[in-house]
Amino acid sequence: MNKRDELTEAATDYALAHGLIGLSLRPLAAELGTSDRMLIYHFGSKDELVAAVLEASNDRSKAVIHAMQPSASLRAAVLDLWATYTEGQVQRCQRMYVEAAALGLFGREPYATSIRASNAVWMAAMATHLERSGVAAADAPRLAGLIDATFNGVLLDRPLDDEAESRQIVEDLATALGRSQRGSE
Amino acid sequence: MNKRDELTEAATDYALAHGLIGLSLRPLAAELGTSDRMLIYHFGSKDELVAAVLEASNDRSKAVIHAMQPSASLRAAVLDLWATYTEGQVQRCQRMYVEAAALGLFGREPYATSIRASNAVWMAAMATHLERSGVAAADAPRLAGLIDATFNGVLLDRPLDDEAESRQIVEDLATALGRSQRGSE
DNA sequence: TCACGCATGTAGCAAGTGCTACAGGAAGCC
DNA sequence: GGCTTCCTGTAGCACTTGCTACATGCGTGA
Repeated sequence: MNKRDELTEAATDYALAHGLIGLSLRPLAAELGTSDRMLIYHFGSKDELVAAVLEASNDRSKAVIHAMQPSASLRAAVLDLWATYTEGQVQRCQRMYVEAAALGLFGREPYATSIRASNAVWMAAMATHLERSGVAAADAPRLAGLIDATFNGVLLDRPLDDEAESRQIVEDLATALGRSQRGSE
Repeated sequence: MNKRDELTEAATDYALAHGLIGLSLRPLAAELGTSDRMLIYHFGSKDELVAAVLEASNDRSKAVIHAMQPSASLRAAVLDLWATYTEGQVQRCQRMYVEAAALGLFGREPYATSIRASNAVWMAAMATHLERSGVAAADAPRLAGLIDATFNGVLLDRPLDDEAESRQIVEDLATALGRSQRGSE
């Protein structure tokens, strides 16, 4: 494995654990057993390192969602997606996505560009799962957008609470979408 | 008006325009016609300044939502709330809320505490509007939670796009909730 | 008049930031 | 052996960060 790829994976672990917003090269390098000097050497700049980390994180969560079994209904799909979303590894990735999105709110690079790419990939993965669970292909992307937005919003609003309140919101969404789908058939 | 309050309002304007994440005292002070020295003097620390700014921003958006007229239905309420949410002044406040929430994701103070307070106030204001629009008092808080989460998620995922896609998601939510409500009566 | 407290300017500190200059070790090729 | 190329350690630069020490003007009350 390429040295740069090794560093990317290790740096991704570190960023997932410590957050993206205050990320700085020296503590990161120390934990990786190297120096800021080498990180710059291998990545060219901090921005490129961050972009690589975001891509790696996105790959990880995408792999998990692709491994899901189809769900029995739209309602079940929302709940299953939420279960996946809140599973430890994926949730850490999503938390980092939220940080990157916040950093990109004012268009700052490389965050704005990275989150665009991440979002497209992630939403496509969600849409695929919805289709495999019986949702019409025409509706899947729009529904994926709604579901993803709600999930991220829940993660944002309730960072440290226990899951009960979050779960309630997701169930309300699942119920509303389930009813709405049957009502429109 | 108290000097500290004056500074708080001006600092809030600055933070709304430039973002909260990279906020630093010297550029802020320069724009305010004072010095970092004086900001620390009046607020005690940067953290207290940030807390004051977040509270001021929250007060502003709360005032706007309280001034809304009741909506004709749940569906209309969602769309009206979205219209308010995306109105320039309020959207800037929400964008800052999202930044604060991201900063608080790992429990960092003063952000974690501030966003808890902001969120409680904002959700109560949304719930009140839903009630005034005919939603049962028992359902209003839960619905407010769902709607708020979705709005924030949309803001996060689509920071720089034109509004079409965002609008689509919100309409899907409004439709689903409207149908769901009628279906459950 | 004098003293006191509030407000403010100047200068600076210690720490941390991304990044670079320079030198050298190690490995492979001629 | 010499030469090049990849990698890495040491040291440092220029800059920014939140915050502080110190002195000074100001108005007010005794």
